[in-house]
Amino acid sequence: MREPTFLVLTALAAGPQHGYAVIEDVATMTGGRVKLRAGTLYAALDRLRGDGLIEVDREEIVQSRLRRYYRLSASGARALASESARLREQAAIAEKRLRARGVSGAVAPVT
Amino acid sequence: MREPTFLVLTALAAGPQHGYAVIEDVATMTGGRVKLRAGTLYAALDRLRGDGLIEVDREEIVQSRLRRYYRLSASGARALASESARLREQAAIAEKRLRARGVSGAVAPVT
DNA sequence: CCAGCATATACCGATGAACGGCATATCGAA
DNA sequence: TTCGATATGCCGTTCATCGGTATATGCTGG
Repeated sequence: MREPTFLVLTALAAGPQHGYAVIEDVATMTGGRVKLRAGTLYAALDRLRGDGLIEVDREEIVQSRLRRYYRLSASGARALASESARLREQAAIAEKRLRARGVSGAVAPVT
Repeated sequence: MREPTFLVLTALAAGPQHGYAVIEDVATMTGGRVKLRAGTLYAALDRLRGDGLIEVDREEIVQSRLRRYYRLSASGARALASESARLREQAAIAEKRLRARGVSGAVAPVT
């Protein structure tokens, strides 16, 4: 699972949202670092729907414009949980090794 | 940065290693989940070298076979640190939202 | 009055990392 | 002698993401 996909699932973990709201949520969540393109978002939404990780919650017409709300499915929640556990574990390993490096000074073994 | 790339940097954070050893380290690190293909590894190594994130540490001839050791550069260590911080933060956000969901039961608002 | 911006969904070509397989080479074990 | 482990390297394919464009409406400013 790539970063944008993970962030889309994270956005929907907060509750049902429509596409455009997901783009804004992800931008806020990442401090403006990740700005999902429309192409990326709707492709990801279609793919995740095909994989059964998200579902269409409801559709609304607001100002004669369609708003399609998506929600995380049960298996989507499981996928997000296992993915974030993986991320957390890998980050922990990397940080542990970096700390060990910093202490021993493995890069420049001058002493 | 994608997962395989991150794992290669994490492997080298433990100290200089040659390509094949990185494959094994990554496999061990991930409990056998990620088995880097030769194509993925050496392409990543070349790319990371081009980006200055890793450097060739030394070359050895063991049993008339070449062994090229790579090490993390200073900028590679910085990149790995910021990347793992990002991973940790995103995992924290996702897990917080999942916990909130579990408690309130946002998926099935039956109650 | 209408040009531009925000909202909102959707399509499409290009890019590039990763995948999977293959080639090459040596050594030890079955 | 064939197979598996070690070890590097190449190459075609796949696929998610990127970036741009199209479509449509409502609001705001010059």
